[in-house]
Amino acid sequence: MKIGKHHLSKIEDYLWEIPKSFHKNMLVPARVLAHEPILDDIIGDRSLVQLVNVASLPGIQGASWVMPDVHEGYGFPIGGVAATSHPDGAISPGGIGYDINCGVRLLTSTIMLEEVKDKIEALSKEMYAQIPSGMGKGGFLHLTHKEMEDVLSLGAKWAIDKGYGNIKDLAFIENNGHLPDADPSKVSERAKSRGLDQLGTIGSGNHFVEVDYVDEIYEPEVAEAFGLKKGQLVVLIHTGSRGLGHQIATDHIKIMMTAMEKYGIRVPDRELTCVPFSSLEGQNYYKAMCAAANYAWANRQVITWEARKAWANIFGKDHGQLKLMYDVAHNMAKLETHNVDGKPHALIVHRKGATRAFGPGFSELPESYNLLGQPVIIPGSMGTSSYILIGTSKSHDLTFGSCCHGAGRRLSRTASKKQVNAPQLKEQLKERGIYVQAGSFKGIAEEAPIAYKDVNLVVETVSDAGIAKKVAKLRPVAVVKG
DNA sequence: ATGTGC
Repeated sequence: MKIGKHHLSKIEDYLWEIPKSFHKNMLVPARVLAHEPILDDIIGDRSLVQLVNVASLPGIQGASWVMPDVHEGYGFPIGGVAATSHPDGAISPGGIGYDINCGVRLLTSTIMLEEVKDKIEALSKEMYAQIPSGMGKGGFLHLTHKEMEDVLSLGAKWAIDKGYGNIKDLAFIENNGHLPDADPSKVSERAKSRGLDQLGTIGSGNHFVEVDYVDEIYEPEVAEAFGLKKGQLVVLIHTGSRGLGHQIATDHIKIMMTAMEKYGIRVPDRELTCVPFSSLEGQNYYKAMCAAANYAWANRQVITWEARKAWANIFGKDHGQLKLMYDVAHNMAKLETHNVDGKPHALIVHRKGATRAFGPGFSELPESYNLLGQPVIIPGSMGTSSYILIGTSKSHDLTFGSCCHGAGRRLSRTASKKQVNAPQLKEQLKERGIYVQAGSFKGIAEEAPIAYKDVNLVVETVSDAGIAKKVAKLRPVAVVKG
């Protein structure tokens, strides 16, 4: 199957549809949120074919969606949202991603860039020294088996109980950094052992810890509630559940590949492997997925502690702790209720490279954000802008309360490596006042700005679609990568 | 994304 622009019918400037009639397997239409220039980036890879494949997922409701940062992934596109009927619709690991609960958190500081410009290079080195990074790398923690069980059950709270953070941090994490449905007994010994030494580490690929300054404010009242001021330094942390989550995905994908048949499920691509959520295999995966999510939140919490330590080492303790603004997951399935055909419907919302973007009035949000909406954090590529947005009520009507998660790749890792001279890029960024500390030039080449879509256009799309509003724009000054 | 592949 090949899908071109002519298969897409334009509904709005920012919304395109492939109707259900396009293919007999489709149970719902396929929808693309993107301003026209972005479509050219999207059509080059398999993401639209994958989007159409997802429309055949058993129990899928409403539409198969992709956000403007879409690109191809394992089975499902990255940047996709698929909501299936709870409890008998499908749960599919490919709709969540190998890096379960990959996500981003933002910390705000009390320091203005202008005050400390001459200390940024030292800060970047100190961050790199304090925060372990790189493929397969471990950190300073070496969990016992009992501690692993507790991390998987308790999430971010485990880290805070151990002294890696403040109890007040918890309110500013999606789900308070804890999914109670986690069951460590559904996580293989192999997955657990891969996770023992990796808590508090960022890994490689697009994962990073970055220092940014607030470059622009679009919504002053919201920015104030979020603790954002023009010129202020903030810290962005992007990572997930490391080898543990990857192993959980691998284990359960393998189980589902054989289990699928007994439930009479056929999918157009074996990578869409899935089982009914209510089945034994579905429940086992879901409980293991929740455990991986808890591990990822504990991971971002320990990294926060490391970042705070580096901060204090450079700026002194009188600058206080970096404050957690919010932590959002962008690789996860969540049990949520949304309207389908005008009626509330219990759903399993798969978000893969898509961020929850709830509007105002959700009791789970921190009290100070409750009347406003949920913060949405959109990291750009290395050396470009990142954005802080806020979710809206319209996201519930349109995309099951979801938004994009980043700029989105436009070149494969290999294509990017061919085009980019990494040492030169590192120097160019330094000349622009962006200090990159990376474990490998390969990582820099794969993550070069040219490998990504224009984040401004991506954000413009979701903002014009009305599923999130721009609050602030950030620009990087220091980047730590694997 | 990932001790880059069964």
